[in-house]
Amino acid sequence: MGKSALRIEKTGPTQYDHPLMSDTTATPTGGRVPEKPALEGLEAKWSPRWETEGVYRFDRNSPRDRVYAIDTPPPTVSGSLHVGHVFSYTHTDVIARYQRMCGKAVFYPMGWDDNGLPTERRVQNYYGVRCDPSLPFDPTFEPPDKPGKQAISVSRPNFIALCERLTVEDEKAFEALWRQLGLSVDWSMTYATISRASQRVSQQAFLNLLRKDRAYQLEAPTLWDIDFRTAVAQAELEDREQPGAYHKLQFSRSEAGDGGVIEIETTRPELLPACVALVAHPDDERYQPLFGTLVTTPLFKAPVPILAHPLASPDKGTGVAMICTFGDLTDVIWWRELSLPVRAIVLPNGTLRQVAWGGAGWESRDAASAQAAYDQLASLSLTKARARIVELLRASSEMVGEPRPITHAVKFYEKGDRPLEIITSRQWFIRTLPFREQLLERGRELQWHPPYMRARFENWVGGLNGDWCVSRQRFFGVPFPVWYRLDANGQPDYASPLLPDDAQLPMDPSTDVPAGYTAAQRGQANGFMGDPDIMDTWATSSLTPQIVSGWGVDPALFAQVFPMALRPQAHDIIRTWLFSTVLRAELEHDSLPWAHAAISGWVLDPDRKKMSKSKGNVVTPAGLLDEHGSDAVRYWAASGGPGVDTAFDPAQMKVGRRLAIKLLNASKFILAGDLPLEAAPRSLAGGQPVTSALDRGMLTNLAVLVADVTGALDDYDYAKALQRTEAFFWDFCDNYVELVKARRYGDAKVGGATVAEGQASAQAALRTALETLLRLFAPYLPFATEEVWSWWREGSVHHAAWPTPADVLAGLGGLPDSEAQRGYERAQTLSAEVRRQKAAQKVSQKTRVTTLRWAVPAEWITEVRAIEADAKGALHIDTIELTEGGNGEVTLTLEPPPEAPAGSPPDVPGRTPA
RNA sequence: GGGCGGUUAGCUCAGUGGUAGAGCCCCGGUUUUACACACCGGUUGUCGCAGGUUCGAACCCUGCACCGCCCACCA
Repeated sequence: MGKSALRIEKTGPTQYDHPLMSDTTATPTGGRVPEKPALEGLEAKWSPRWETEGVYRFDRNSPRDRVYAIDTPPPTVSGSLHVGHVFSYTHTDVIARYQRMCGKAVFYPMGWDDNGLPTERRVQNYYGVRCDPSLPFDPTFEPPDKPGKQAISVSRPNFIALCERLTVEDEKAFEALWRQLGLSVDWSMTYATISRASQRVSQQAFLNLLRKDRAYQLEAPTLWDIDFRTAVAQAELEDREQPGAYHKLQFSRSEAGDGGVIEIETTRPELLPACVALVAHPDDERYQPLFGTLVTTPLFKAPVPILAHPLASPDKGTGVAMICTFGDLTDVIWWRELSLPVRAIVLPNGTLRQVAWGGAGWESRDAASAQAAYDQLASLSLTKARARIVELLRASSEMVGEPRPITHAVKFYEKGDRPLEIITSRQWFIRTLPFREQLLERGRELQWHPPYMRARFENWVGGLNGDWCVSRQRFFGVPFPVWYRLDANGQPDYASPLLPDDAQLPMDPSTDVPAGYTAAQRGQANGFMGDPDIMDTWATSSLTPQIVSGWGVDPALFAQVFPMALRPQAHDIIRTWLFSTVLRAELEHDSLPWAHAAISGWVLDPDRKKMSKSKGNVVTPAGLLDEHGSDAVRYWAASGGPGVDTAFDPAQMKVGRRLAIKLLNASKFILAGDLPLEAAPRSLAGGQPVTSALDRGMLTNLAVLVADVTGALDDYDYAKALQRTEAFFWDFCDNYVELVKARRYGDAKVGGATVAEGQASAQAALRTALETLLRLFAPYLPFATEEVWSWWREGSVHHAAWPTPADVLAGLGGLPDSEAQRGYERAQTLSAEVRRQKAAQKVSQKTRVTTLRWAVPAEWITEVRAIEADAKGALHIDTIELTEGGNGEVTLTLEPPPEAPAGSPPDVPGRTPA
């Protein structure tokens, strides 16, 4: 990656003040390195400064090929963020920070999903209100301080005002938490999915689809939540295990007239009045003779045919199923493919409607008794109707035995509390089925991290069984920008809706008036009416790339950032958000919305279950950040690799905290001291040569690390990059720093050519390493690294250039030194052996070694000589006697302790395997 | 029923053909002038099972088991 090109484009004081390449003068360190560095307070110190100095501002002048645009997930503003959010948003932030340091103009907005049911529900509970669209707007309405026992009914405009009031408060709290976590978001670019800008994009995109016949409306059986009283989409279903019971019912073989019966089993006896046919498998020999004949339903005596269809399973129940309109999705398929009539009995509120038996569509061989039975069910809820009809069936002896309890999977709306019903209603759909192949192709173009997540997308696309139902019978959302003419009888003409001009958007058909009409004609015969529905929240969320890119209002921005670079999200919403976003970009722009998708795993609780919201609320993210520090929590989050479900683990946060503290302390050591600053290089590239083998070996290792870590991050493997950097850093502290200490202090016994030269080499290497490590850690530990950076550098580490191996090797003449690398390794081996022998002898590590005999292979000699002085200084060795030809055995002669009892052996042999 | 992951030390996890690793935990030691939120040393394994390929397999192939997730079915 060409860093030097970036400098040419530098536009402001905070950009690329890269000491590796610029002539920035190191700031004198005197007094700026704290006596006792601490993590406490770093978040409060740096978050506001980053904001004031615009460190994360997007550069609108950047050319497109230098832009890295992130399509951030807008969290649902329905109360509180949980640990899972902290986890996945940290992943994105690490990538954003890395890209920024690589010289990219990072486009990193933050959105809030305040559109939709969760907000409605929260507003209802928070203020104790309920929306009643029939009420007029009350400009003086104020909610009570505390919600009362009885919900207050308010108009739709009043309700929406409350939604907006509450979400503004929630969004403030969310932003504060994100700032504390250190997300490098450009906070001048926030958006909300209910904002006018989002509504405009959403309505514009819808109208475009409508004009291209990629959206349509249809009266059709639709998945319906009776509590929310709205249609829901296939993507929003989930299965839940529910108790149920098989009821065995007897249908009489009326045409045969032999008094015979056919038995079926059903878990939904209350739908018996809606039965329109029985069905069995075409190959089922038991029923083949009966196909096409009529049977009579229990209680209602309706004549219904027995039909054949391959979806019927001979081995389920009695092999015959009752088809009702509609009990489940299979009923819908049978109804459609067998061209059956509709007998709808369930109202949108989940009660049974009134029916006149004997009338058209409600044929009965005994209308009077059918009516008598049905009247006992009408207006009951489904649950009550089930209990009642069981009593009736029992009384008429048309149920065999007692209901047999079972547990079975039932479809629920994912946010719902009662099973979904299927109700026929007029809904808007976006065509998806015709585009399945194209979508699969886009899925193959998209770069998935980790790659195997693509399978979930393909699985979902392959399993689609209908177009996308996007209309919802709710209040708080984006309205369909459509009116309908009313005919002379006041009936709407759905076939040719009235559309607004694009310039009118966003609009609300319940208050805006179509061209050529007056407000007074609303709802009047020969007048007009607005479409009463709103769009599914995903119908707007699927356009986040267009919303943030200024589609339709800011062509320059759109060209600069769309298609975007990255969609980060969790794997559970591949079928919803990722899928729908790819679909909308395909339908609108014939392109992918982004080049990469980075899929995060879940946070699991210690039982390996998905961390639930209730648990997330017990462990509040803010509390976590306060307790462990943001860098520590980020460390834990970043250690969960792409796509990997990760245990919630405070122990890992403690490890991260130790790492951040260690970084502060190691930095203090490297930067402090009474060395004149002139002894240190002003910048790495122009710095003094690194001459000592130990230093050269360490820096060569560091250059290898930089290449390794950069490769991992380019591959979105932030977890591996962190792990490698961390391992290097601890080794650097425990081995290199310990070995180099004496020389750096200017101990005359361990000088190289001269004491000053050895000292300068150490100082140059230490600072090069520190500078490099700070940059490598900056995406993960933004607070600690920024703090240290500020002790000795100008500007923000978060705009420092990502290091390259060449940067690190500048003091080595730009070339790796493999002999020095081996020397460094010998020094570590020797160090470990001396420590081990001292520990085994239970003497202090400070105990002087008067003589150390080291038998080394011939080829080691040069390497070992080069680090001999450093080893002597660090390990308290007076004399090292090298003998050639051994396998690396080390023999120590220890100085006897002053108070040692007479006769204790001074000579301690030891061995080291070569 | 289909698909995708996973199975390595007590725990959390690295490790894609060449002598099984890290951190945490545990045990012992050290207050050494960056850090006791530290350091040093030590203990710890049928790499889920069974076959196969290979000079050599935690790793590649086949089958199986178990765990998790996604999808489908749910009369």
